[in-house]
Amino acid sequence: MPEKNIQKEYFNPGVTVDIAIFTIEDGALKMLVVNRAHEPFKGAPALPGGFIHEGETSRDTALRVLADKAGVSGVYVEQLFTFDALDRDPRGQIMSVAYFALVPRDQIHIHTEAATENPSLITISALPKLAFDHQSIASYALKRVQDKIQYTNIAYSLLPKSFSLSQLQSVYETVLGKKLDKRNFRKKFLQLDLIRATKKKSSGGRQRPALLYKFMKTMPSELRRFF
Amino acid sequence: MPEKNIQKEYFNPGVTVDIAIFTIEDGALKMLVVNRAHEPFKGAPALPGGFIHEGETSRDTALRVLADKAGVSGVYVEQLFTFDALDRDPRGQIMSVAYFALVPRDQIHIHTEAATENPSLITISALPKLAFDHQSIASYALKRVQDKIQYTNIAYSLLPKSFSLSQLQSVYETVLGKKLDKRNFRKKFLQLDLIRATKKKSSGGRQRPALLYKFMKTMPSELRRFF
DNA sequence: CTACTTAGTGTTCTAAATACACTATATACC
DNA sequence: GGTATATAGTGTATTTAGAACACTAAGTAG
Repeated sequence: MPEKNIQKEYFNPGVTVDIAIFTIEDGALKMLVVNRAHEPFKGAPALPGGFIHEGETSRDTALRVLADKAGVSGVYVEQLFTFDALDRDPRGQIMSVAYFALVPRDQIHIHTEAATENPSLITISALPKLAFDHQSIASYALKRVQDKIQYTNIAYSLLPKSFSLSQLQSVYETVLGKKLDKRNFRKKFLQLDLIRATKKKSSGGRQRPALLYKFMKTMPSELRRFF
Repeated sequence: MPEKNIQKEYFNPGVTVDIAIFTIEDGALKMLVVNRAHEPFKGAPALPGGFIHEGETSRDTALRVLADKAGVSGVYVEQLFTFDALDRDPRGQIMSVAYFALVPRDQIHIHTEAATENPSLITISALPKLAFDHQSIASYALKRVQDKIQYTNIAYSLLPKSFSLSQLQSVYETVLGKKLDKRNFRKKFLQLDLIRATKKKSSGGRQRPALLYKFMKTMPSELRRFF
């Protein structure tokens, strides 16, 4: 049994990280997709990703990709699953530690240095076929987000610091892909004791201003299932 | 960008698989623990595991370890999480794709070839400190099992093909670590339409025989939360 | 035939989920 | 200034699910 340089004495698969970056824009749930600049699948749409570097955890890699491709940091990032079917990458045995991220639309800034890959936001329901097994990663990620928004407070990561109850409900409706009853939503959410009313009201609209609320904790916390 | 032999052109971390193997024995939830035959952590208790081989998925590795160390196949196995803290292995940057398995006690056969590692079943509540970050893996696995038994049918994987409702309830109580009400348990479980009564009754005890039931599906299936 | 052990069975109460429609308050426009 | 319009905000009744709770039934052992 080896003590050092384990990677020279054993077979080591390649390890990449791919990340499904979700945001909400124009009332639709969207995912950030890039066009591959190189073979394999050159030109095809794919999830942003990259190889793990020495001295980097997979989460570090995910954060690096998030900064490079979406120009964003400090957002919600969670490990999803490790995909390692033997035929998933034509270059050989390369596994992908998949992550997903939730980002408010106004925090996404597509840098010029990423321009060759032309990152763009695509509505979930209009996703094209993606390179590798990224199709599976994307649907697994969607399912995870839909599950977790129902028993955690992660909705905070798709909203500005203060928001109206209507905005909050809209996040749920967009992620879950279904309409919810306004009165029941408010009743249920308020009794969870997750958000607190501020003293401000929305302004600028041409309708009645809404009371603004804030999440008390903007860290992930688990609850009983609530939707 | 490379086309072939990606693992020679990039840094690749080492990749191992570790597996938390659960079973129920004497009314207690137990986990299979080995004593490490080699450095690092020689002699220390650890989860069974091993490096991924060429041409093997992480699941293949998990199944191989399960066969080698527990002498078992065809049981419930699920990927848990990928642990890759940079300091988790003193040999260098080596990640672990963690799995867990659920096995009926009578299917576990500790082979002589595994004898040097002296595999043994340890009650969850009496687990010693484990090598590497296996402590974290073990508690994460326990939490996952406790969660999933509440909204899936995985209990089938800890029971013989036919079983009494009392045995079934005992599995839930053992995994969750708490007593459940007999009448409420039966009412709730039967209306889930997951199990069907057979025409047989238990025998051999010195008490009233129990009707035996079978799971209709012995494949994982997800349900609404039910406990 | 009696003691013992586990199997099996219903009802009541409480809490949560669902269905459902109108009034309030701002801006925009005439 | 008054009216149209758009979104905010609010309560009750019904249904469904969860929780609490105690006795009778059917075997074996002695």
